[in-house]
Amino acid sequence: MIKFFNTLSGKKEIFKPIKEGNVSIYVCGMTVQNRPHLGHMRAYITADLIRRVFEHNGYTVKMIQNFTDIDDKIIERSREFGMDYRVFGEQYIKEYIDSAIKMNILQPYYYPRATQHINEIIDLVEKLIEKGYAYFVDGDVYYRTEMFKDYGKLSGKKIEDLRSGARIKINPKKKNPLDFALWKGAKEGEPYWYSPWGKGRPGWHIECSAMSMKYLGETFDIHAGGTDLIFPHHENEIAQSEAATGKTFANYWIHNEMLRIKGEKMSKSLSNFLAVSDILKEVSPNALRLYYYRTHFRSPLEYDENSLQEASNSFERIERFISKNTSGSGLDNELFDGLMRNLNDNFNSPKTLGLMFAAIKDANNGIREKSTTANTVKKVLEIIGFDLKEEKKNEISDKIIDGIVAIRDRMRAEKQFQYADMIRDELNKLNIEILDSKDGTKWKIK
RNA sequence: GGCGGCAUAGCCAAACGGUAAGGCGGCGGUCUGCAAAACCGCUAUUUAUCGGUUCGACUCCGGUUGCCGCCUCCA
Repeated sequence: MIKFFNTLSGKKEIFKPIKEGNVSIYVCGMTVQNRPHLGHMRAYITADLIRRVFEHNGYTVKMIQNFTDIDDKIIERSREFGMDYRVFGEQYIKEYIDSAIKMNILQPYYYPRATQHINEIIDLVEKLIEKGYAYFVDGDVYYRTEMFKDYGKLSGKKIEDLRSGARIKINPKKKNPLDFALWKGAKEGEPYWYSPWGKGRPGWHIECSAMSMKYLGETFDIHAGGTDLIFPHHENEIAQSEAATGKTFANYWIHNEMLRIKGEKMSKSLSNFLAVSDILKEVSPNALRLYYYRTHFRSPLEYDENSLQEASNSFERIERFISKNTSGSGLDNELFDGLMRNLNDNFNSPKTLGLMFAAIKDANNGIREKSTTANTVKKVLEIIGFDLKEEKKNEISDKIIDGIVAIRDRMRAEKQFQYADMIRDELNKLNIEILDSKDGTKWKIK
């Protein structure tokens, strides 16, 4: 049984799939107008965790994650760089996928792109016009928000409240300031596609409706993304999709909270972001994943420089415990079930990690059996996306180092500490760390 | 101005009606030729604040203060 918080109801609910044993998930992907940053990665790690928990529970997961590769800002920024908007967006798509693979994120069933679904988008807009939910004005097509009686059901907003909000800019083409563009006529020099309304491009929101329904059906199980998308993006997706089909769009909505930096949301527009691919040069993918998992996805996560290092230290502790104690294949089933139960309950990764560390301490104290604990911890970590494969070793250089270490041990035995320490220092310069202990000397690459 | 969320030790962070997990850091210790690493122990009489409900509240209700998100492109 999996339960989690559904934004639509505002409550934790027990998940019931549309089709037994299957779950369809649409993850709102990036608008590729800038580099993928730590905030984006939080959303996709959250989605990856959710997907992995479902898979572990025996579900067949069909996950779709889009790239929105056409919008006003992409056009604007690609011009600034003097690049074709396609080439411009492509670099960020590549950067995202590279980082996702490094992060051991399971790849979605498909990564659809807005520009490859223009026909589906046009069909959807036409359907909305036919039904009277959309109107054409001077090259643009707008959605008539007041016609959709459930408008605001996801975000908890009321049309009257929104209207009084001082921040809505007046666009004279709109019949109501809350109406939003489904299709935008192209201005001189902008990219365009032919449509019944002339040359233009899709508005923001419509691409997600078109792509999710194409691959997952008119009603699907879960729609995920960041809280910043709840309004207007997801609200508008619901309005468009449900107006067009007369059916519920997504049964469950999962939103991750924002990553903050210095008390503000990390975002492209505030240009206070740290690119994921840069961070991955500093810390390992496992450490970064642990960093995210330490905080529940529904809580804001405040970034500071120390916290990544903390996560890294913390992960090393687990790693050491595992590499020292894993043996055989026996599991501690009670521990395993306890850890997984917390993941099935709103994907509570911090609680799971806490229990894991407590178990490690118990094992070190002899209260709990070491090898089954280590095997269990390792198994759970792998289920939730950590990559614990042994590093490939270079046999010859390993043997050389082993030989040098053996010579040093001999010198220590003969109390020639001066030379033994010299060897330790020299190896240290090569980033090889000597670990003396009762059970003999070990070494590792720092 | 409207809507929503959050406030737990030096820092990060669980628990959400049954008497405060865990991590990082710090301090003390075991081990060691020394050091490092590792491991162990200690580190919140108390959950922003005031009041209420209850046998019992970090957990529920109301007020106050502070912070954040959305209402404009955003994961």
